[in-house]
Amino acid sequence: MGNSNLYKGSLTTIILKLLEEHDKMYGYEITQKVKELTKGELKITEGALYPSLHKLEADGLLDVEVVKVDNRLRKYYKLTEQGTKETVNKLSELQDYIKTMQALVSPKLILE
Amino acid sequence: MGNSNLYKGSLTTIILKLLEEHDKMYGYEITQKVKELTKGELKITEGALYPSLHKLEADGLLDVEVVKVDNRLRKYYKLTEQGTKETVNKLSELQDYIKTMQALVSPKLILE
DNA sequence: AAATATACATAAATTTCTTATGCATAAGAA
DNA sequence: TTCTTATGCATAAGAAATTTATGTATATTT
Repeated sequence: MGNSNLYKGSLTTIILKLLEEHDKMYGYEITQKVKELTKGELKITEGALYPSLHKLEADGLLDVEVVKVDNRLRKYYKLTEQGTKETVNKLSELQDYIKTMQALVSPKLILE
Repeated sequence: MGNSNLYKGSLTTIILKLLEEHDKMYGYEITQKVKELTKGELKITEGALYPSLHKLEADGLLDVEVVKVDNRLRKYYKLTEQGTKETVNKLSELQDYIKTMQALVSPKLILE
């Protein structure tokens, strides 16, 4: 219990969606937001998050802005134009996948 | 288009669920069943399927029975008692995960 | 003063898949 | 009758996306 596993491939979608909603977030904030929204069911580890953010930035989907708050660094990320487009794609892919899995895994629900 | 990616971690659940429904299946049959049920949206590759079946067998979740049909081998897999229990777990994990993702990704749907 | 929270980062190991390749028989098309 | 497609298994190399472990540093709470 506690930490259910992250299905591999969904982290990117989570990050993009949160940034679509909140416009501007930093890494630690994302981990807390996910914990809050999922009531602790999902915990994003830093070892997964930071490399993922770096990759999204390298791929041109995110812009970064470094800010110093209370003598500590924050790296605020926001969607680029391309990032916004990719978010739409990722979200529809996820919905398709969920539908597909429901068809496989609860066929009675679909067939009745 | 065509082959949407498999979210990593879900293949095991798919296999277990199909075996829960069909009692006894062989590898090739599983690939065809998935193709059929998902209308071609999901294609299980052999490179993923066979190692996965071997692991499930090694973990004691599946039993295997080799049969010769038309001079060709088939390896029929079926759930062990332990496999049946694990199927229930995997399915509820998947449903939880889908709910969690819906909460993250379509929060308006949940909050309204 | 010590523990917890905030904030970033990276490296090694693991899991899980894709892609490529191989072998073999059966059936259908050319 | 030869070539292609379908049936049926398998493994190996490589890639992708994590987990786990570790490190640094400042701020806040106990």
